[in-house]
Amino acid sequence: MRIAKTEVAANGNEEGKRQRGHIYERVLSYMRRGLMVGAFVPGQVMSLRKLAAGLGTSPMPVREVLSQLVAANALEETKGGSVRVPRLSPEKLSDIFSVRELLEGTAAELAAKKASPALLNGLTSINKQLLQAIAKRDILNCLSFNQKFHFTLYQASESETLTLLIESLWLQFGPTMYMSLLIPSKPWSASHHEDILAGLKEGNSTAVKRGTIQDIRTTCRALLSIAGSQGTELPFAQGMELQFED
Amino acid sequence: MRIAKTEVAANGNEEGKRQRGHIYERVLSYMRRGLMVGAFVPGQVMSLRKLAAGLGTSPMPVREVLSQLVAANALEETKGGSVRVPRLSPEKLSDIFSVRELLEGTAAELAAKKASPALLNGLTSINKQLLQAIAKRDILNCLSFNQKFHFTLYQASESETLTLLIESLWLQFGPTMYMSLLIPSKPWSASHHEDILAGLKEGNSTAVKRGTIQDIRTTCRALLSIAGSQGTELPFAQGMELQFED
DNA sequence: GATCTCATATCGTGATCAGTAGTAGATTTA
DNA sequence: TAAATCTACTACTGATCACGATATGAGATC
Repeated sequence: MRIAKTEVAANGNEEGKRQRGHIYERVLSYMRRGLMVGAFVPGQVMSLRKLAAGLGTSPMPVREVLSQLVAANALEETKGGSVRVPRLSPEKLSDIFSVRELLEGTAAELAAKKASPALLNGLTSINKQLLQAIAKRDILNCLSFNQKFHFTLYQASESETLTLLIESLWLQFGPTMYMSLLIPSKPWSASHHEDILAGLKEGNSTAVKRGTIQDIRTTCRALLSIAGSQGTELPFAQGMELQFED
Repeated sequence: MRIAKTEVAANGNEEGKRQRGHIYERVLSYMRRGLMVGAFVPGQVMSLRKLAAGLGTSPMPVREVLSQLVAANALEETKGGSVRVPRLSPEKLSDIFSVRELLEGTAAELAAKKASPALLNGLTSINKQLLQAIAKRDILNCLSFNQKFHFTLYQASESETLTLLIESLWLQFGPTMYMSLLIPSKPWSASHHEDILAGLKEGNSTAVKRGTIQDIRTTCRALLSIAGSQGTELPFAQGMELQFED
């Protein structure tokens, strides 16, 4: 059995450990990245064999990866047994984001209590890159740096359990998050990140927690306003296609 | 891909849905139950093929199940690629139980706010059965009813996300929990369950939360005292054997 | 023209097979 | 006698195969 490192925070650095399950690792990394980056859109049905063909391997490693992503609620199964990216209902979205506030608020607070100058510098740097990405309307880098900002903070909490659970949540709303950034009427900002940085600088862990929760709440509202306006589904369900579809 | 319902709370009722992945379901159910019920002890290495042979199937379905359990941190891989039940260090145990307090405390509080008479009756009944099991020193039923008590409460929170995350935590400390009950010097009580029931009756959600956290904390102390006394490992590591080992 | 039915293509599941790496035990040597 | 090395076994990984179920499309019928 190979390690199924939940490296949501990794932006593509799946280097190293190319010993045993390298095909498995490659497929998992590809799928994770695809989910976080919008290659797979909510509602899209994926075929085991086509995915395998597109990745140039046999269906076997793909089977295991998909199976795990289903178990992690990052994908769901259709009646026939194929998998598809879930379309999150507003209720489910609210539920997930409520738990996000709980977990990430706590992780941020813990991190603030253990904060080091290095952490503050790192986060400041990441946030600068994030702001540049926003200015350029570079969706992929927005997502990537935002993710990096949050998880760098959370990892400073030194609670592996907390971080892993948070990662599993991000995997669930990742595709929906991407879709929301496609809506031009909803400009994206990282305003609460400034609050977090300020709180860290002052050593005010409560402020860091509050800033984190506000950031999550803002994101949640953005996603809900989109989901709500279209009924229970998100738009663009049929817009993009998987690169190796048919 | 088949549903990998994280039914920790299920005590064996894997009936229904016998359509497609019935072998897979059976293996998953067996493994889950085995982890929760002490059939697999921390540190024990398990062979894919022997498990398959013991279950009377090919290694294929077992492979997927083990792969998922590794991904869920319920099992860990050895250098050779086999899987083994993790030996939780005191630090890891503390980490898990801290998150337990956070998640289960919140779930209990939410549940208390939505409490119905039916819930109170159900929990009272379950607790009665639990007390009987304790009186009889019936470890399996102790675990089973305790689990049922907690998850019945948490499910009343109506937060699916919260409940699923809690289940994933229980799966991690399940085997260690079982080992702790084998220590005769540590008698088990469900005293805090009374506090929870009292809080529910009064509609005092804060008391319910507090009782839940106390219950978790008590369990954590019991586990830690055992883990600590033996260094970083738990006793009984080689005591019990898997029924189909060799 | 719409709907129902049937045939075919496709998909997932589980079994088997070839390939490779790791481990343990035995043998040989210092 | 002890340590190092070599060999043989056993483990997982990934590919291919066979089977049963499903969905889709065309064709016939109402």
